[in-house]
Amino acid sequence: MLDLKLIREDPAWVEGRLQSRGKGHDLQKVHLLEQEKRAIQAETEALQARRNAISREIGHLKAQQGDASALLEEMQGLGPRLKALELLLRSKEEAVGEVVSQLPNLPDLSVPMGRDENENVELRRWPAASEPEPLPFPAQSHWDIGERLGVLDFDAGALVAGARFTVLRGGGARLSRALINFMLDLHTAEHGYTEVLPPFLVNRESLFGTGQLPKFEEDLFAASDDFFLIPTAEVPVTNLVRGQIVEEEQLPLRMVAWTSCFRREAGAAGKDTRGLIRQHQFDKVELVWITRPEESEAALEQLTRDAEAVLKRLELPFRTVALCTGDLGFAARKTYDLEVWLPGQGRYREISSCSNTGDFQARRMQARLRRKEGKKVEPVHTLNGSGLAVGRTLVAVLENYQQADGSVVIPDVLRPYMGGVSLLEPVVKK
RNA sequence: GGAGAGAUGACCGAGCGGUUUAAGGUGCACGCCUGGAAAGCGUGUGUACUCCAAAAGGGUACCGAGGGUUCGAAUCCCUCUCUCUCCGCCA
Repeated sequence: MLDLKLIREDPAWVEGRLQSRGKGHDLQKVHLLEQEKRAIQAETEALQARRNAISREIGHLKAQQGDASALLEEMQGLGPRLKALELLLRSKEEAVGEVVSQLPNLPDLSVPMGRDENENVELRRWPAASEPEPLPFPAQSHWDIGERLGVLDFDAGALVAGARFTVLRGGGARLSRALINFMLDLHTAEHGYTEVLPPFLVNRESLFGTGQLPKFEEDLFAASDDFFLIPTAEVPVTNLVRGQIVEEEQLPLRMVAWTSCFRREAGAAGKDTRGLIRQHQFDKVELVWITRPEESEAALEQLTRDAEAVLKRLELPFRTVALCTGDLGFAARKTYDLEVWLPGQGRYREISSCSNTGDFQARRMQARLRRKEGKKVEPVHTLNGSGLAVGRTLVAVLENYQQADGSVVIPDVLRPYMGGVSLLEPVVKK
């Protein structure tokens, strides 16, 4: 949620920042609605003040057996007028809220200008600045590798659930679990995060807080009773501070959570239909920071490095990209994507997205901090990033560690989590 | 799922239709007292929106949430949510 005061005080600047996302937003409407709202508010509150004064006076008179009929008569006239005004005020408040809650976050000034993902800016590559060496044999896609190994069963996923669901079997299921445990251990033991295991179903308030609602309901799976399956652990974990006032010295909060994630992928028909890249259900290890405003910029750099560390330990080539203004997500002020190299596709694919949302989510959630000096409260800043998307990491391992004979070597750091298994071998078809 | 009891400020807790500002306590902050501290005494102590050029200072709303009754609701009525106790069921 954008700061209404900021919109009021410097609409041109806000409009310009919104414009940089590629879509214009008319703040005139907000301005007008807000003005109307405040006029009605002033009138309503004056009337409420009068009502309160009269009520008090009636109380006095009754206590002294006095005659309150004149006051009661004034109240008769006041009542309906006040009721109508209160109703009108609320509808205006809702109208303002509705418009403002649809506005995306303002891009940070350091975000490169651009229309779409083609204008994102590559910042760095690992392990070298050049494209990774091609494999010394024709690279297979992970779906071919996985099926030959008997670890990815797309037919079974379609059978028990439908399109975009997959069953992991044997070493594949084990590898997924190994990745989750490896990531959680790395972030907790070496990067200082606290592990959280949140609900996978959340309420509307939480989804509003992080910005998925009201605009993106069609991307979510709804369960009954107004619960939604989480599209990312960012939702339940960030919302842990919703409605809270956190003491300044308790910040930053740094949390890591493994969850399954569920997405409709409504707008992605025909995209990535094969393989594990785009599923309705996938696992992800998510990093969340709650910070003081002045430290969120540095926090985004650190969070991104923490995510990069996973790829480095797994020895998977990747690059780090700064999203341009036109490619930013709704809630993001600034975003770095990590893209892993996939030999089977011969290109980099997103495996992590690390964002600083500034005070945008905090305003929607009413998550604040109390300053040690001055006792003032102000919105916290929130950040989130994948560390990493587990399904896509599994894809990257299969494709990067594939051998000419169709087997897949297990990365060194995962072997302790694989019960000593160091190689996945093709099953012999009968 | 059934039966019952609850939800009040940072915390505990009173209030159950009006007697201006939610009693009292604890905590916290500041001050007095003290050689220093404790104790004691005094003062202050939430959030959001809004009025005012700003400050100072006002106003309104908020006693789990939403409706209702009433001239007036923390207090009465209805619905919902959550917590606790017992029973049932269950991984």
